[in-house]
Amino acid sequence: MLRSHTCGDLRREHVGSTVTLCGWVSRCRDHGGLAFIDLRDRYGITQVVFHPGEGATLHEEGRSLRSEDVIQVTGVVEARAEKDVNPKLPTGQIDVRVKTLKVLNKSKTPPFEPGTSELPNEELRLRYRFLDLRRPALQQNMILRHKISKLTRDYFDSLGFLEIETPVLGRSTPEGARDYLVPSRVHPGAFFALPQSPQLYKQILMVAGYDRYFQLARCFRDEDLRADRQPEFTQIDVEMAFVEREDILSAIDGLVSHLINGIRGEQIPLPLPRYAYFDVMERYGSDKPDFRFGMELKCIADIAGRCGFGVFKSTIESGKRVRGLCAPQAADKYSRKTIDELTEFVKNYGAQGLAFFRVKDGALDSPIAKFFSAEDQKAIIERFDAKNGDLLFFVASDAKVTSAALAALRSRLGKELKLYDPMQMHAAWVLDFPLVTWNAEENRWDAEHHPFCSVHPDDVELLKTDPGKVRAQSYDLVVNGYESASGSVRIHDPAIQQTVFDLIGVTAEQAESRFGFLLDALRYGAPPHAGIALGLDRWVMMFAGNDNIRDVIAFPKTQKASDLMTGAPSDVDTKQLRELHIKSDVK
RNA sequence: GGGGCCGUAGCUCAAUUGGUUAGAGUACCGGACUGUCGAUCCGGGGGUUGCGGGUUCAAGUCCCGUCGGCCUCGCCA
Repeated sequence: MLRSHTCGDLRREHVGSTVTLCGWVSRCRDHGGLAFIDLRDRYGITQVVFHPGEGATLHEEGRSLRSEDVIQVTGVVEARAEKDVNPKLPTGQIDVRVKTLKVLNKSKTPPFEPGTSELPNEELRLRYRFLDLRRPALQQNMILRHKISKLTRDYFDSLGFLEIETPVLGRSTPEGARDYLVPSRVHPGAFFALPQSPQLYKQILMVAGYDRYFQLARCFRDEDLRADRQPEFTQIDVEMAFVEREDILSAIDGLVSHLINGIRGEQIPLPLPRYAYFDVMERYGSDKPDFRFGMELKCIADIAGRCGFGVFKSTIESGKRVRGLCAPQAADKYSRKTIDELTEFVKNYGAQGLAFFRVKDGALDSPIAKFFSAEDQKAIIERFDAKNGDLLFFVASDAKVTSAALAALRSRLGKELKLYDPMQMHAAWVLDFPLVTWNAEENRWDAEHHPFCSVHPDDVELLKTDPGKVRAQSYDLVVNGYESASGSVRIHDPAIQQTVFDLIGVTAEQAESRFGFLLDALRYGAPPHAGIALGLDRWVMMFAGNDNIRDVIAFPKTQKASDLMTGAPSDVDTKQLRELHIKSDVK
């Protein structure tokens, strides 16, 4: 070992002992006589002191150190005088008087300094990821990620689950997200696909008798990125046999409790709250609302239909909806100009406009208030339980647009008005999603979750008569407005499976050619089974109180899915392409 | 594929309506300084304003294109 302690170890009790530390030079304070160096590693920061009394050569060497040099120092732990204690550092009661210094590696002048709080733009951070990862904030995220993985493995292990790895090189199944493809050298013209999730493998593991499976599985989806979405991410993948929905929900309740207790030391009440998809869409306009605050959506179709405001009236007459929300005590915080900005904002979600009313002296105050009778103004105020000083917003459009626009507005206002504690974790289930949704472009039904999701037992009859009303035995775990887990009870009967395929327009031949191996497996004694997958990256992000998934991934990709550090993806030799029987039409 | 924001010294930013030699802090280099912890003080070097066109007497500033980063709609079974 090149060191006796880390830079986070030393305390007053070590005073007098001789220690050896290694680390990176974080900051230098050179007084000509005394020179102070903040020495940093992932455990902390320790101040080391170069004293002129320890010899001119050593002193000069100490003074010549610069940011990010890697050094090894041996010295004596000394107590700081009371006035010199640094309360910001856990090691702030001591420093190390250096007796010998070894520069293990000199650093070039870094493009930015991990030791300062001022952050450069993200492009530079990604290009020099090794420097960015030296920052204590990112190191804490990596440590947090490790802890969550460890707690997860411990939890499932304690319940008798087996972690089983599934292939990364698999078969392309064209449904769902776009696949990342890997060409086969030995099968000219054929491709592997990287898994979007281990879905089919884990169901086959159930058939194979591994009735409690989990895996921290890397997944790949070639779709556009977002702040909370990377093309390559990690799922906590879970599947159980001989179970019902309830067993999955309670198993994951237990995991969530285990994680929150393990990371935050907090106990949460179980079971987690459960909501029906339909209710959540009606009350929040989103299937993944942030439940940490209220500000629920309300419908005013009755009032809108009889008011004098043409836009509202004609919307209701054409069978559409007028819904709104009440922003508490926001009337003075949002000027006409900022409301105009909000109007532009909701237009991104298809809304034509945004009607607003300030609540003032028990009535509505707005350019369009005159179109509403005093009774209707009062009725609106009562419906929202609005108080003087509140600000009401309304969107008139179909169910989809009013939901999307108001959900986005609710989310934005909740953040701007600080209606919740950003560090709070609130987890709740959303149940009974529709099995299928109508795809107007392709003129057919699409699976909402995936094609292997089983049908709610009460709704089997509706499959043939009114597919849009059929509920799936599926469930999402929603945390702080993020879809943090999603799963379902699976179909284990090949006949029902084919019924669902028929519904979503997959012929028996297509099903055989794409998923034949799964369908075949289901014919050889498939137990009833169900499962779920949690987005590990998002969980780490939420525990970190962060809203950027890149900060919890060691080597993330940019929005254009490239790696600025390595330069991936890159050109390859024509020789490689020839071996893979690939011709490119680029260039 | 669409919408928005951004790109000026190594870094973070400034630069009036288009107007003289593009500034500041920090980092870097040199000097002073024995208890600092965002050390302080003095001095110095450092710029193809992302790139390519265009308008103009004159472009960091206006226009077009392009590259890159971020946010977002679509997309993500």
